[in-house]
Amino acid sequence: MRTVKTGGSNLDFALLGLLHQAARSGYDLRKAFTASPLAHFSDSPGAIYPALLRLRRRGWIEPEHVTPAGGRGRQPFRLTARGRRAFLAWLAAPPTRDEVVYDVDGLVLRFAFMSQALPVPALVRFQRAFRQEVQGYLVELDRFLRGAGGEMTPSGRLAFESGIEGFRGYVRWSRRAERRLTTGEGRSAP
Amino acid sequence: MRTVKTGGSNLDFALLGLLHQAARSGYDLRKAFTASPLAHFSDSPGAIYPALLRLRRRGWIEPEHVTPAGGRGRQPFRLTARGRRAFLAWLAAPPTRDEVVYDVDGLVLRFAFMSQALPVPALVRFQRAFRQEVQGYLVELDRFLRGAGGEMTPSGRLAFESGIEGFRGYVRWSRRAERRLTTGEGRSAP
DNA sequence: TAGTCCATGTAAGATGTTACATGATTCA
DNA sequence: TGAATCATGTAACATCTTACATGGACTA
Repeated sequence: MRTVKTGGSNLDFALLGLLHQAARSGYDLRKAFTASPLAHFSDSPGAIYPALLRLRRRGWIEPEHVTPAGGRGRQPFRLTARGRRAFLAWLAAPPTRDEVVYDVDGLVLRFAFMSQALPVPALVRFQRAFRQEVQGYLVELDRFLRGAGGEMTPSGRLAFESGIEGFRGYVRWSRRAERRLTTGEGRSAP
Repeated sequence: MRTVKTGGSNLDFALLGLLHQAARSGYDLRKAFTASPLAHFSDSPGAIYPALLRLRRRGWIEPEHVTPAGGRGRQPFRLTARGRRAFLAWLAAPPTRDEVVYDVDGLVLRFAFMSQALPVPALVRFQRAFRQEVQGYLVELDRFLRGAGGEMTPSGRLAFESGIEGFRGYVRWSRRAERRLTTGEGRSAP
């Protein structure tokens, strides 16, 4: 797993992001994951409960109520002050080239949670920096294609082009996102 | 890691794919990875050498020459007959919904290696099945958007749209791929 | 009270990351 | 011969997967 060192996996921050909205139990979180594209970042109990344990040990989340003695029932968690800080620090981190190359999904996840905690200008800044990095990487990819493109098999070349197209798509998306953020604000897709 | 049970990780098959072209040493493989988008599937010695060991233990690859006694030098590997069979089985596996959802990159990797081992009609079949699954998943995603789209924050919605756009991009790519495979055959991008 | 679902967890295994170790080769 | 770099690996650690375990609550 390409963990772009932020002090936690994408799953960790996805959980943090949901808990930032409202206190929830592990079961609730799991359901929220399963029923949404967040499932992409894992939705098995064997991943979520250990992740919650990690977050507790780090002091980023805590049980909402005093633990009911030898209780085994539903146990909602909420962010601690430190957890909130960690979440905000993650949100505010500028996108890097490494993240673009190895973990775009993580970047999109980050952006997904921004509206709940950061003002619009911060989101716009994110999109501009993101686009910058993606475009820089596209230059690399184009250079590679000009260099080694001749030796590729037909399907190899097509696969490579799929990657390029994907990143071009991110550039278009980013432009559209910035436009929507700065104008209509909450408008839906064209 | 979402390993869509095929009996090996994407890294394993990426290595197998390169060795299918020609015998190479771990060092060569690593260089090939580092210098290409295959790096996406990892390029650290700590991943590649253990992976080669696994492939050896499975009887999928073997040293090209008799091991030079207590040798520590360059050691090229080549596919065994079983390794070739495993590689072909992987290549020929039809794309599943699960792979589309959790491991598109693996599917593109698979397609990338197809030209070296399968005839064009097989590639066309792959693209059709792939498109079918992607379109099916797009229906799910659209349904989700209509259902939960109202409660999303602006950036949450944008992030979700990014996912949808990505898959639409795969559909377009797949159409173009099929066209190029069935007509011009080796033509470059428009 | 028996069965079913809710809810939390654990155990074993696979794979990847970072960082370091080590032996051979080459070249100044 | 000393330094760089080639080439292979290992150790410690983190995270995820699958599969199973467990206990409480609700309902027939």
